[in-house]
Amino acid sequence: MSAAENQQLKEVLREHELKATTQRIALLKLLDATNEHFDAEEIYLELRKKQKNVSRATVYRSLESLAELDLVTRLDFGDGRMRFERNKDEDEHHDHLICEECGKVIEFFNLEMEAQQLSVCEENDFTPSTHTMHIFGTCSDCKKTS
Amino acid sequence: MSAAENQQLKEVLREHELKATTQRIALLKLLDATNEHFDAEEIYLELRKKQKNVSRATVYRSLESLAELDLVTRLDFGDGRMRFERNKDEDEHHDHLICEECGKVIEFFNLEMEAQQLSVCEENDFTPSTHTMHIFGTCSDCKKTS
DNA sequence: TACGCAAGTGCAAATAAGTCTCATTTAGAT
DNA sequence: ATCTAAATGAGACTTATTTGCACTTGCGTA
Ligand SMILES: [Mn+2]
Ligand SMILES: [Mn+2]
Ligand SMILES: [Zn+2]
Ligand SMILES: [Zn+2]
Repeated sequence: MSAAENQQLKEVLREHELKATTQRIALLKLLDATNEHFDAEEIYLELRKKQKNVSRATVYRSLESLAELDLVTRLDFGDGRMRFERNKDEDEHHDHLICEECGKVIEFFNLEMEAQQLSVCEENDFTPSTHTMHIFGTCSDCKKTS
Repeated sequence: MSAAENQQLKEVLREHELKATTQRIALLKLLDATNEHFDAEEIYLELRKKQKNVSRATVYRSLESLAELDLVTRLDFGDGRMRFERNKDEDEHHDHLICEECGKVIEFFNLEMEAQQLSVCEENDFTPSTHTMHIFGTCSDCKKTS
C-alpha cells in the first residue's frame, strides 16, 4: 500500500513537471493523511519524526512549488505563520471558521456566499483569482468551558 | 484647523483612556487623512517625513493600542505585513478586493454575504468575533493594460 | 545498467516583520 | 511647579521565511 501510494504520488509530481524526490513524496503523503492545517515547522517536525531526511529549506521550497501548482493551498490565519493543506482534487473549495481559544478549524462551503463574491466582483469590474473567507471566534467546545 | 483637529483627536484618545501623546495624535491624523491601507513601516516613514519624532517601536505600540480600542483595524492581505486603516465611526464595516498586479484596494459591503456568514456560524454553533473577506484578483485598470 | 547534468537538497548565514528591555521623557493630575 | 505612572527611543532580540553555495540525486539517454 505504501508502495502503491508512493507510485501514485510520483506520478502526480511528474505530471506537474516536478522531480519526484523522496522529500516531496513524503511531504505529500503527510498532507494527504491529515485533516490538520499544518504550518511549515509542524510539517518539518512531522517528517523528521518519521526518520525522513528533510531540511526546513526543502519543506519551504517544496510547499512553494506545490502551492504554485495548486497541489496544496497556503492559508494565512493571521498568527504570523503560513499553514498548508492538501488540495484533494475530489473535494471542493472551502472556507474556514477558526476558534481563537483552542485553534480548532472548521471547514465550510456556502454557495450563496460564493455567488455573492462573484457578483461583487462583477459590480467592480474585478476578475477574481482567489479569496480568503476566514471567520474567527469561539467554537462550541470553548463556549462551554468559559 | 490643525489646532482644532488636534484638540479633537486628543479628546478621542482621552475618551479611550490613552494619554494624548504627540506621536499618537500624529498617527491618528495621518490615518484620518488617507484612504490607503498602510503598513507599519509606511506609517513610520510618513510620520518621519513630516518631521515628526517617532520610533518604529512607538508606531507598533500605538497601532496595537488603537486596534484594541477599535480606533483602527488591522488588516492582513497575506503578504507578510499587517496593514491598518482608521475606523471612521460614521462608516460601516467593509471587506476588500485586492488587485494582485497594482496593489489597488477596493472596499465593498455586501449585506447578503454578511448574513450568510452568520448563518454558517449558527449552523456550526460558533460565535464569531471578526472575519476576513479578501478577494484577490485583477482590477479593471490592470485588465486593460495586460 | 552506467553516465551526465540540471534540478533538488542541506546547511548556515541572511532577511524582515515585529517585539522587548531599559534608561529617559512627558502627559496630566495635584 | 511638582510628581509619577505611562509612554517613548534606541537598539538588541525573536521568529518565520529566504537565499547562497557546495554537494546529491532523479531521470533521460547511450
Ligand atoms: Mn481547510
Ligand atoms: Mn478598507
Ligand atoms: Zn475552541
Ligand atoms: Zn490593478
